[in-house]
Amino acid sequence: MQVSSVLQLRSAIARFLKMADEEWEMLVPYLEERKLKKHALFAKEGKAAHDIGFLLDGNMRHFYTRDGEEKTTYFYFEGHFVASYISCITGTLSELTIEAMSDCTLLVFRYQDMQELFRRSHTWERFGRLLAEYLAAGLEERMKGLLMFSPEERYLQLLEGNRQKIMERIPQHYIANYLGVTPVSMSRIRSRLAKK
Amino acid sequence: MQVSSVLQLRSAIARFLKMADEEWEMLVPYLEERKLKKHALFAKEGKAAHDIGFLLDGNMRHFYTRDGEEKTTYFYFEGHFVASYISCITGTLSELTIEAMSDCTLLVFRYQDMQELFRRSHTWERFGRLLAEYLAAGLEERMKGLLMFSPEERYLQLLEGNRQKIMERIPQHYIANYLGVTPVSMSRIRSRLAKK
DNA sequence: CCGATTTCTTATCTTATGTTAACGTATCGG
DNA sequence: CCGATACGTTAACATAAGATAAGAAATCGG
Repeated sequence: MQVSSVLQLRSAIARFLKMADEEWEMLVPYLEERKLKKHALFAKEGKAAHDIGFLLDGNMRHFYTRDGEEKTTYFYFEGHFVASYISCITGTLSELTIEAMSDCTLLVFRYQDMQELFRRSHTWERFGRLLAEYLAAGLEERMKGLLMFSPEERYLQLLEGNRQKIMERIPQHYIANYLGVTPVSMSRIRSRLAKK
Repeated sequence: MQVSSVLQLRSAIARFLKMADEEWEMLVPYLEERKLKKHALFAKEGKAAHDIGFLLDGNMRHFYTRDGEEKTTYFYFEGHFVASYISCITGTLSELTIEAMSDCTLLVFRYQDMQELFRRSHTWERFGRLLAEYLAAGLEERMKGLLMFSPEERYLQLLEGNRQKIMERIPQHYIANYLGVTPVSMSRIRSRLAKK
């Protein structure tokens, strides 16, 4: 496991809260580096999820399935956490599948070990709170977009927003799922906008 | 302030975690009972939100505004927490307005005081984490519904689910907003379903 | 390098939704 | 009690979206 990888994780955590060395070192023994080939799975629908990943390199997507069709609703990029979080925190079976869209490298720890840190350390408990709050704020923003804006507006927001990575690196039919429309419909939106 | 009200809040908190008397009593001095008349506001778009409410009686809604139109996206009932949570945790101005749909009674405390409890008590910090996780799980479920199901399916889920209160007590044009369609469209969905 | 697969666009047809307006009913406030 | 407002349904029209299919272009894998 590379030192620089561990530092990258520490710096991501520091975006939530500063932490003394001894607090930080509580996590280190639990870290494991994992490489996933393109199309390999990090979590699978119907199985309990146990792991939290920190994506060092590559990108991933998560999807639900319905009538055999995959509905991709989120993308993960380097420097961010990857998990079937709801399955971890509720202990229920995952409804999500998380798949590597390219060869990926992650630092992985088990949510169970994280919970142990929550118990032992007020600081880590606080980190858990801040992470969940960050997640909730993101979901709320997303939900607001789905309820308040048309597919065309959501598409434009994706273009203009700080989500450029999504547009650049993700196949369009996945983005269509993300926006809540069919790939065909999204193609029409694009051609409508191109004429303006 | 009634003893029974405070007990009701304690029991709601106990659904997240058990707490010793001395922990619990840290919160009590900060509690204030507040009554809101129908149509009174608990939070207002463009103002920073500071308060967390616990709804003892009545029901409330929250909405965003767009082009002068209100888009109602959530309902609150007795026994649940009410807040422009994102504004509280991020310190940003609220994009939400929260309005009493009937005369309401709440127990209110300031998020700032809650944060003080987070600092002073690992147990309260844990409560904060569990609350945020609960919020995130609910939002994720909601988002999944919006992305995966048609308006008609979402309407049926509302009928069948454990959200009966919404159907019984909320005017239909608010429910239409909640489902992400216009009131006219929801009326059509109802008449289609009635014919089956 | 080449065949197979994936990705994206375009077209056609059907259906659902948004918009606006009209109408009847229910509710609210004085 | 009555007038005003709010609420729900229905209709008519224009627009957008879903489903399906076909074909071109790009990418993948051996």
